[in-house]
Amino acid sequence: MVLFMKRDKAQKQRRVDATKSSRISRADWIAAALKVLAAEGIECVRVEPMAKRLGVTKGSFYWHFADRAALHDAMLDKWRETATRAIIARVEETAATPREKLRQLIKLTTTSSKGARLDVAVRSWANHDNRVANAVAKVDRERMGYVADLLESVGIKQATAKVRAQIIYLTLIGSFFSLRRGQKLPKKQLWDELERLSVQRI
Amino acid sequence: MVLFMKRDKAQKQRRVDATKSSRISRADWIAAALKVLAAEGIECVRVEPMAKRLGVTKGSFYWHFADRAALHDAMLDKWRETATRAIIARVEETAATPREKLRQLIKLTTTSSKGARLDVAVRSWANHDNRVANAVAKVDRERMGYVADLLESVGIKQATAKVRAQIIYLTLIGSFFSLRRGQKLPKKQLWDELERLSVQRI
DNA sequence: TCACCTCCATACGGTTACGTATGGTGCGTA
DNA sequence: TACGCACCATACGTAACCGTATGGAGGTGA
Repeated sequence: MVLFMKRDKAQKQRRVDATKSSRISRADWIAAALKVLAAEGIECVRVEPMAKRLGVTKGSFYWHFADRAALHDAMLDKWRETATRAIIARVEETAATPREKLRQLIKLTTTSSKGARLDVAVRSWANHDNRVANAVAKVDRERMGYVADLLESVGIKQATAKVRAQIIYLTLIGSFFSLRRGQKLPKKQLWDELERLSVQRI
Repeated sequence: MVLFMKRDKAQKQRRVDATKSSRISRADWIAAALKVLAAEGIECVRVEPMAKRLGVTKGSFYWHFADRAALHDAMLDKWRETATRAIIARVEETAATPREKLRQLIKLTTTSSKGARLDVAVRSWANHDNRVANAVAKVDRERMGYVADLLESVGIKQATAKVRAQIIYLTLIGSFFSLRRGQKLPKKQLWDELERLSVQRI
């Protein structure tokens, strides 16, 4: 009797969450895990609670993954291959001149809090996992390199561009960890000034 | 027999860690908790493991604190009252001119990884606790205000000083989450350029 | 149709931690 | 010296979660 109730609830849940089939793929698990990571941190990426959310049991999880560490690895891979590429692609297709690209990059990064929240969560995660720290370092190098390229296109010489790209990028990261409340006005002034300082030739 | 073994081990441990008495004060618990926070994150601030480290049992903890949340509150209070004050006091007593103070502030913040690690841990903690987020916001305002004052003393007009203080401060915070490995050389160039840009009058 | 393969449910043992209840120890004080 | 208080040890019940073992449902190809 009790068992039947449980089955019913689980199946109903499944039909709600999974649109097509009641089966859940490995990619579904990774996507759900990244959502939890962004919203609640790596500590909340737990097998049994996530299974409950997805309307399955952990039997599903341990079919797709060896253990929790395997999920973590997959999450990290997924983040690393999308974190840089996605943002840069969007910038490249919506802006023409380097100056516009720079502005567009900042706009995209500071407005969409979705990617920012994931970025923040991954960085917090990196504090206690060296593999994650290495992945973050790699992504940071890629992004800063892109910003440096933009600055060079504006006419800043290479060494200066590299350093200023660091300033821009680190300010961006810092803002993720500091200005996350309803502060609209100071932000605009901040990014304007940062851009003004960065593109000038001393 | 087994009980006697346990007692012996506990007492020996106590004599190692606590120099004077085998008793542990409320302040000792808070200090130890902040160390764990800085080193391993808020998730590792757990009663029983910490009791083991301190050479006591959790009976001690629940004498000094109502529960885990009470410890968290005390930790936050301690951090908030020392995070800003300590650094500013050291800057004020070791540097004379505003320009030197600015340089000294950056030097102190970027070299001593002790305070930086705690800062990072608190910020990660703030992602999932609004009370912590508010405390961080308050500390950030204080610190940015101090930097803005320094810039004004150099001759930057108020509005500009405020924005540039944000840039300096956020770059600092960003560096905590990005450049935490053996990167000595680029750092110096970074801070030099940041200072150069900040003190100029456009 | 039947055997098979994929994917999941269920049940189980083990670990870790929380918070409480209660008794014990040593020190100051009358 | 005896009492009381501050502080801690021990034991207990509960909860959450990990990973494993095993069986079952549903689709697929021979």
